[in-house]
Amino acid sequence: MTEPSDLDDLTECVLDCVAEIPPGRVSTYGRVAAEARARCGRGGPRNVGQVLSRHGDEVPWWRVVSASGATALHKDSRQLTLLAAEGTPMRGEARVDLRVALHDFVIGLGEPDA
DNA sequence: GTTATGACTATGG
DNA sequence: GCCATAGCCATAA
Repeated sequence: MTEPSDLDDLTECVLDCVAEIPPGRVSTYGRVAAEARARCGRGGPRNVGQVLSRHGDEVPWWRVVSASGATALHKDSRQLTLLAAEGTPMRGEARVDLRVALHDFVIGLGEPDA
């Protein structure tokens, strides 16, 4: 158990999914949302961002990008810098190459109970 | 209980 | 490839 239980199930699942993303790779909000939903049965693409904004300081939020491969947000320059520093394959200047950088989640095989 | 907001996605033009 | 609209889920007021 290493479950802090300080956060809600949804928050735990989202943070866990983002934390599983290896360096040099990225994932999309929809992908993380789908994984989190497969584990807790809750959550949506919007909730991922909401959780990250609340507890994004505990997880590599910069490894999460929009479905278009574009850095989603308010701190795009910061995220791009971090991604580039990790060696993430990028396309253009403000876009990540999802073809190569997109991390492959295994829906339903993450943590159904354990 | 309803309305408004949010680091989104999918589809259509 | 880009813009506009619709849909979705959870939280806060």
